Amino acid sequence: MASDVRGTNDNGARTMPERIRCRECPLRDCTGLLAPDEGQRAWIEAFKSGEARFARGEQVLRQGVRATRLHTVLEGVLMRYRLLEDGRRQILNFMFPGDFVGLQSAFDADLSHGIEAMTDTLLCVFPRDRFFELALSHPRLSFDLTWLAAREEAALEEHLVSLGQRNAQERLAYLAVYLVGRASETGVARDGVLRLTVTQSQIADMLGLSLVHTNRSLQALRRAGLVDWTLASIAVPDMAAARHFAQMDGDVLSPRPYI
Amino acid sequence: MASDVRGTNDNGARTMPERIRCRECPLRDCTGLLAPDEGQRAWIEAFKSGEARFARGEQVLRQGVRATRLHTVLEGVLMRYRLLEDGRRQILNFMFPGDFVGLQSAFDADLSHGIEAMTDTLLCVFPRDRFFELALSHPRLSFDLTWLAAREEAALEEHLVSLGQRNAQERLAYLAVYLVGRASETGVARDGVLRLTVTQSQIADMLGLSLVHTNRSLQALRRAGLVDWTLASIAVPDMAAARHFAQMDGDVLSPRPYI
DNA sequence: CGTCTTTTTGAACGTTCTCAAGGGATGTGG
DNA sequence: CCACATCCCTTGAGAACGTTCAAAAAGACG
Repeated sequence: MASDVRGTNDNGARTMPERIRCRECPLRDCTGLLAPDEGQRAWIEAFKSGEARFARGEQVLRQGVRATRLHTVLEGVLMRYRLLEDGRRQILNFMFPGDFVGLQSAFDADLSHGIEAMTDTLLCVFPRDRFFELALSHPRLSFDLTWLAAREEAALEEHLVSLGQRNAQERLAYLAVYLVGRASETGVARDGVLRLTVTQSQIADMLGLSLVHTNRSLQALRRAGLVDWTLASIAVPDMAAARHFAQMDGDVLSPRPYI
Repeated sequence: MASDVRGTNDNGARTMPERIRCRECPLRDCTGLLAPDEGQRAWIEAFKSGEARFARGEQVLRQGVRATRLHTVLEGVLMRYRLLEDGRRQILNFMFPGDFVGLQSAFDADLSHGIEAMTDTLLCVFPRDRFFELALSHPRLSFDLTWLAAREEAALEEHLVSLGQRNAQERLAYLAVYLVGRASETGVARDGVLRLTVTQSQIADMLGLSLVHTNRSLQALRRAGLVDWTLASIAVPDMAAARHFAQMDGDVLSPRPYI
């Protein structure tokens, strides 16, 4: 069931020998994304240092180390998480194609969170030490980065509302709607169905619930016909109903720029 | 007790007739902040449209409306919150001097959150419609804005960890440490004591707890000697102990730029 | 086919919530 | 100056939601 997204690669990050030209970027004609113009593209291409592939389950960046690379997601889905000393894990957010990974690592000494690939993933790689240069020489790209940061902020706020104010079932419905919505922007999901392998343990760690309670609440949502979430896919048959159940207000999405 | 921070102003936002020159900005020699250089200051001064004062409890920006102004906090403390349709409220974060308020409103159609003054407050006002111009013509300022956005993101992530993984007492200890820490950066707090009026109801709405449980947990922390939080002040006698209790890892603060 | 991962179920326990009521401080108007 | 209103904190008690421990069933993978 889950094998469709599970990779067969051996371990470790690999910078690919070949190099995708930005004009052939897989993101270029994604409806939810706003492609850079000709001139920007040239500069991005110069900034880019290559690509990297990761298999499902691999660590892209490890919490606590200093990152030397920044990334844009070209294909696949990743998650950012934070570990506490006693082993508790909080999943902070999920990253989809077009997302810029590592804005914080561009500034911070070392990473306060780790990043793990949830599917086989293709990333565009930029050298961290040229980020400053990019931002200062290309105001428009810097502006877009700020835009993306503001969006990420908005998403985190929404998660915060979930954990603070919503009960288990509402949180699950919220997360399902969020994930299917984000995936739809980039064509990864269709008709309210997202084929993505997420374990209930991961869901629990995102929503601050125990595994057992996550399981029971998921069953309740399934019986209610609101969300059908299995290991390999997330289905939200009636988006409006699910949104209403989770008390989600209008959250209209505008096309995201990317770098 | 609480009167020291309660304002006597009449209601509503007021753009002041007088205008603080940026070289006399109250933020300019704040140790936790990184003042802009000469050239930047001139541009910021041109960008600035005036100041505004708000009294404790006043709404600076209302959720759901389109904002026309951006702000930098010059004096005082504010909070950002999000209301659900059924009246539940989630406080998202607190803003201290130097913070840029309204990055999201620079992009979004209308505000997904409201902003309320927690003390009498002095804000620097910028016109929203010139933000684009600022960002594009001054890469360095735009870069600083991105930096601030990354920091805000990091703070929200930490809050998320709290709500997801920490129990009531840990959350309270975390929040106390966070607030005292943030206030110390800008000289608002000293010796682990912050004079700031926060009701237990506000604490509850920030931490996703009921008012009653917040009260009881606060008493437990007081008895344990970890945090002494009253209506008018927050005291953390032993920062290291409180941080350890709340499972907070090293979170070194670097000076923040501001605009 | 055997092993590993993930989901499912049962049952007891605990944290946190809700409802309800009382108490203290502060402010206002008669 | 007192009566009253308001706001915030405090306390009690029962109920609900969610957790933990334990074990078994189901599914995925080689």
